[in-house]
Amino acid sequence: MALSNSLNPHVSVDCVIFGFSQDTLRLLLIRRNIPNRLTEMNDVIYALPGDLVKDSENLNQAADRVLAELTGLKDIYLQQFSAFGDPTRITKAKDRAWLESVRQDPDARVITVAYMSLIDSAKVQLQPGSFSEEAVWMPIDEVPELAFDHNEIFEQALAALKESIQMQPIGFELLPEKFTMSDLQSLYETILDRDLDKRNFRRKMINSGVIQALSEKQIGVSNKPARFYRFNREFLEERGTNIVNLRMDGSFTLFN
Amino acid sequence: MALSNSLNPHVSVDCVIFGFSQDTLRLLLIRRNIPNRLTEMNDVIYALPGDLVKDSENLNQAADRVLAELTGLKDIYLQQFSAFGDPTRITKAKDRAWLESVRQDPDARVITVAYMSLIDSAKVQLQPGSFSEEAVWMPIDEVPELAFDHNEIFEQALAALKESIQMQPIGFELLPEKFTMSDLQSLYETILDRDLDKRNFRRKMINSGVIQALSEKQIGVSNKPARFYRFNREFLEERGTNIVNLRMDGSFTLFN
DNA sequence: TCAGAAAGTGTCAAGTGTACACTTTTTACT
DNA sequence: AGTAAAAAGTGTACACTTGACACTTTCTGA
Repeated sequence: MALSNSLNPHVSVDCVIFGFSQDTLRLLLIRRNIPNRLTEMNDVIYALPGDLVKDSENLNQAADRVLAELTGLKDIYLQQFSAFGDPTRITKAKDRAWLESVRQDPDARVITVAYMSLIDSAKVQLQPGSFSEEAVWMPIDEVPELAFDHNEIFEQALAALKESIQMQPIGFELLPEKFTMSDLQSLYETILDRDLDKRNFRRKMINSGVIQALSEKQIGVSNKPARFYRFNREFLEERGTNIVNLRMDGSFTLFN
Repeated sequence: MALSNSLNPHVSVDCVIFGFSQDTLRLLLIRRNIPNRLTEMNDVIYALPGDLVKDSENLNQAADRVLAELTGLKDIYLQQFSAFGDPTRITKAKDRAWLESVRQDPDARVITVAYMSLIDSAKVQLQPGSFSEEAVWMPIDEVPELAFDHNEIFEQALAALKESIQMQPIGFELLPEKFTMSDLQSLYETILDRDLDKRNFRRKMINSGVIQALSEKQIGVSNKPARFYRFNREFLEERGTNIVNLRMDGSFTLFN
C-alpha cells in the first residue's frame, strides 16, 4: 500500500455550512458526478465540503481555506464542534468510487475535524460548477444520503447549532447586516423548530441589548413596512463570546 | 525522515481528567523523568495522559483505553471537547528530549483530539509509578508548565467544564455515589469560582429533581451529621443528556 | 453542661416567563 | 376614493423563579 509523503496524510476538515433563505435553513453541499463503468452513467454523490489538512496550516486555517475556496468569503463564523475517527467511517462500498478518484490511499482511515459555519447566504457567490463538481444549497429537511459518515456529522452539527443559538447570540451570522424582527423570529423558529410568541420574542430581544433598532424601514412591501434592526457588535465585545444565560441583569436564557 | 508504518501515525488523544478532593479541583498528570545528558540529572516533565490512536480503535475507544490504563476504571464520563493541530504545537525545544524518547518521527506534526473526563478520585487506584513515569493529582491552581501545548488544552478543558456544569448535571461524576449537600455546593463553588447561597442552592437542587435525599446520614462527625443524597439517574434517562435550562417547569439554569 | 462546628430552615421583594387580541400602516384592487 | 388584504407593532396580568438575608438544630468532645 502506498503511503503519501505528507506528514499528515490522514487528517481532514469537513465544514457543515448553514445558510438561511426563504424561511428555510439550508446546508451547503458539494455535488459530484462520478462516472460509473457499469452503467456508463454518472452517479451523483453529495458530500460536505472538506479537504485534507496541509502540513503548513493548522485546523482552523484549513477550515477557513475550504470555506474561502467555496464561497470566496473570509472571516466567517466557524466553530469546531467534533472530531470523527471511526476506523470504518470511510470504508463503505458506496464511497469507494469517489475515494479512488481523489485519494492516493483509499484504504487508509481519515480522521476528520468537523466545523459548523454560519453564513449569510446572500453574500455567497457560489463558484460556477465544473461538470463534475458543483456546490448547492440544500434545505435541511431534504438532505439526501451523503458520502462517508457525513449524515452523522451533519446531524451533530444541527444539534450543536440548536444548542448554541439558545446560549449565544450567533443567529445574526445567518442574516444580512440589516434585518427585521420578523426575519429574526423566523430564523429562531426554524432552528428551534417551534413557534415563539411574537410579543415575548420582541421584548426579550430588545431588552437583552443584543440588537439595535435602526430608523430605516422596509420599502416596496404591500403592507406595513417593518423596521430594520442590526446586531449590536459592542455587546459581544463587552461580554466576550461565551455568553450563558443572558438576562436583563446579565444572565441569559433565550427561550425555555 | 522515516515514516511510521501505521496508517495513522500522527493522531493522538489527550485526556484532561478532573477529580475533586479536599474541596479542591485536581488534574491527573503524568510526571516523567527524562535523563539530561548535560547535567546528568533528570528533567521532570509533566504532561496530560494521552496516546497515539491505534488503527483498530476509534477516538473514544482510544480515550477510554488511556483512562483505563491509567486508573483501572471503565465507563467513565468522557467528553470530547476540541482537536488541536497547530503545526508548531510539539516543536518547542523544551519538548525535544521527551519526544525523541517516545516517537519514531519527532518532527512530524501530531494532531490531538482532547477529552475532558470527570472521575470520583476516591475510586482511582493510581498504578504504582515506575522510576521514569508516575501519575499525580495536581490542584488546578498549581498546575506547572506542561509539555507541548498541554497548558492550553487544560485551560480550554477547564473553561468547557465551567460551561458544562451550568448546563448539565455532570458535577455528580466527580463525587462518590453518596454525598452531602455541602459536598455538592463546595464542588460547584470550586468549579464556578464563586460563593453560592446555601439556602438557594439547596432549594434549587432539590426542586430540580436531579438529586434524591437518602435516609442515611453521616456518622462520626463532631457536629450535626449531614444527610446523604444521590444523583437521580432516572432524571437523565427521562430527559436525555443534553439538558439545557432545566427549571421546575422543565427549563434549566443552574446559576446566573 | 457547655463550647464549637456544621447542618438545616423561611420569607419577602424584584425580576422573568408566558399567555393572550387588537390596532396601525401600507399597497393593491375595484 | 374606498375597501380589502397583509404583516407590523403594541400592553397587561398572573404565576413562578431568583436572590438576599440570620437564626436554630444537632452532634461531638472537653
